[in-house]
Amino acid sequence: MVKVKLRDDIREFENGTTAADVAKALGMGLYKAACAAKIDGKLCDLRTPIENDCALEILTFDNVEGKKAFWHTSSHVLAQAVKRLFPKAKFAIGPAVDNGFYYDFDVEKPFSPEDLEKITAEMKKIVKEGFELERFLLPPDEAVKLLEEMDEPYKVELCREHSDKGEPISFYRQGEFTDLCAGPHLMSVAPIKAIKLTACTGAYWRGDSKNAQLCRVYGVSFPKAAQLEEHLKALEEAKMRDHNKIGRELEYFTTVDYVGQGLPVLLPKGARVVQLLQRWVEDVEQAHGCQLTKTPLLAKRELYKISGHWDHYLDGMFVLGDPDDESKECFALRPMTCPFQYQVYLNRQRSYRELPMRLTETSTLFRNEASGEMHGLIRVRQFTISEGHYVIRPDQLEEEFRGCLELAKYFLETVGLLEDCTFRFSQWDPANPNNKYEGTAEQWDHAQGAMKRILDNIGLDYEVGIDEAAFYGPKLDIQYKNVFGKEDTLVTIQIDMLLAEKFGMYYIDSDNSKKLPYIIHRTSLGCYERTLAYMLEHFAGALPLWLAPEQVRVMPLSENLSEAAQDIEAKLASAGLRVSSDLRSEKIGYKIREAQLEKVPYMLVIGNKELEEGTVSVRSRKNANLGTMSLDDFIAMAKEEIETKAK
RNA sequence: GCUGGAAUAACUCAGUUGGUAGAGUACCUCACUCGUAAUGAGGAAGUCGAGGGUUCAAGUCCCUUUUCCAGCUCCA
Repeated sequence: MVKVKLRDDIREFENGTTAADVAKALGMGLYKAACAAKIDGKLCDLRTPIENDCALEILTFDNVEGKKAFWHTSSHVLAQAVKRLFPKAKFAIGPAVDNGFYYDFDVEKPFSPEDLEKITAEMKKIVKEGFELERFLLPPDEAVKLLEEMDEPYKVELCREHSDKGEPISFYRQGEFTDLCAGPHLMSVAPIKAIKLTACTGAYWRGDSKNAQLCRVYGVSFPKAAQLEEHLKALEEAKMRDHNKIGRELEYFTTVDYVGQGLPVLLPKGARVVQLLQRWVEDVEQAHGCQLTKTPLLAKRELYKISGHWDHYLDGMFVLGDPDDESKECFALRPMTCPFQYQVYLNRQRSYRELPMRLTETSTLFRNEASGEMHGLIRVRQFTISEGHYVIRPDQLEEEFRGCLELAKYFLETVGLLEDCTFRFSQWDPANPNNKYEGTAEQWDHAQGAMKRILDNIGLDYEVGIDEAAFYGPKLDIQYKNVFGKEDTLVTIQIDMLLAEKFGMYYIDSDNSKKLPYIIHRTSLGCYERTLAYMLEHFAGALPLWLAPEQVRVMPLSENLSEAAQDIEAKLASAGLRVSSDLRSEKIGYKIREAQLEKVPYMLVIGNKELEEGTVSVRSRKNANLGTMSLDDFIAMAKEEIETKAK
């Protein structure tokens, strides 16, 4: 007998009892809902026999790992359906992901939307057939042999790698379908009641664009139809917050065919928000001891050669002239600010007393991104960032790094984005096949070791990103997800122990010796276009009052109150508020509806009553009629909200 | 760059087997002078993304191209 510690008590079972049997003993409801199990904290299959005393947890669809087992089994059902309908398809991988599952297939022609419908129907049929999943193990050589017989070249490749370890290889079988797989999986395909195949896209084998491109089918599934409906509804609602949709509808930006890809045109509202953000950031940075610079937007090829960007990123630069003709001048628009700002430091010889030198610039950059990369305001070819380079003595590294992080967190918190940010410690990969990184292993160990110590001292919760570093040093990247769940970098703080030497950036230390400084490359609010995009998504277009392009709209009830309205508008404007009047001969309900849809924070309704009383009737966009108050009281209230940067 | 989807009035979208281009909203004009999310009537508005081709005839079929969307890859 073995003692099994469950959530509420400890029970005894026959040695060799499976996790599924335990679930059944606890109740058929739990057994039916069970997706996977955890034995002593280790995720495993429900089929796993229990041979020692242990703690057991039964995972259902409500649990993240249980859900993934459910979706992973769904991906096997997808593969089985594809095999039935397209027998020639070769199989790559089919895992569960955060919001469903996918499977990669090598097929002659990618699936059409009609194909996906047929596949969905076949999947539903398979679920009805209700196959049990059966797990079996084979020694590595037999596993390879089986996969070769099945004529699955991608699986053979995967299996060969695993077989180096000499451990038995695990397979799952359901009906006529067998797949190489580590699991865990459901006991049967029957619980997969609601299925939706959401997309069919291209994906490279092993994530490498040099490899063959496969056909990836994405899907999502649930135990109940209602859950699927709810999920699809939530996706629709997320799309309603998509900055690419509301940013255009609310006239923050637009794109124009003949201007070009990745070159959004900021309309007055978007331009105003960016201006407000920039002024604020520049002022706060100044208060933090930063010195503002203003450097050229382009430079000769020679500058980029010193920095290394010419060798590493020529393809990503907009070059003016023939890059290969050394006999003629050749310029390039700047893709970063580093070597420009270094010239400020290099203007004369520097003393250790001058460090840290915190240089910042509201810097417009140009990057010739590949044509398929552009996305709304998030990924563009011309953008403006609050870029800083701190030239520091080595002993100042930790304090300055902390300062950069605190500053970035302050900015992100104030604009409402910090709570959804995650932190990534981006490190180099010595095995990077493209020879991306400069410097020696010792230098990298030194820089990464320093960053790790600092991050651990701060107690920051971060994940590690291997092969995500800059070519000159490790980064702390602050990441943010858009409404579709796609993650991008919002802010980055980088430690660079390499570039100072390339540019001959020395300082004279207290002992009169010439020394190389460290450099921190950092953004404080990142790219303004991207920040605006995320704010539009976060606030669903209703930016906080202090950033709202139009803060107040005055609405007279009838045309004969136009003058009074304009009078109020003038008073609000002179109080520093961004205000307009709606003087059209429309009903008040109509004007309000329009202002609500445009997310105008405050609407002031002016009628004869208010005119007589000398008041205004205040309505906020949060659908609240705040009643009447004096204009001065309203101005005081609005100013308070603006000054505190209330969200 | 790759895979798939899309582009028709300012916007959101219909448009059948190829046969004279449609609706709602917005816009303009007029009437109404209005109390917290849509007043009524009338009017104007489209080289059907662009360029080729097939055809007596192309929004519709074929090719090329641009832009937009989702994903992959990339992101100094």
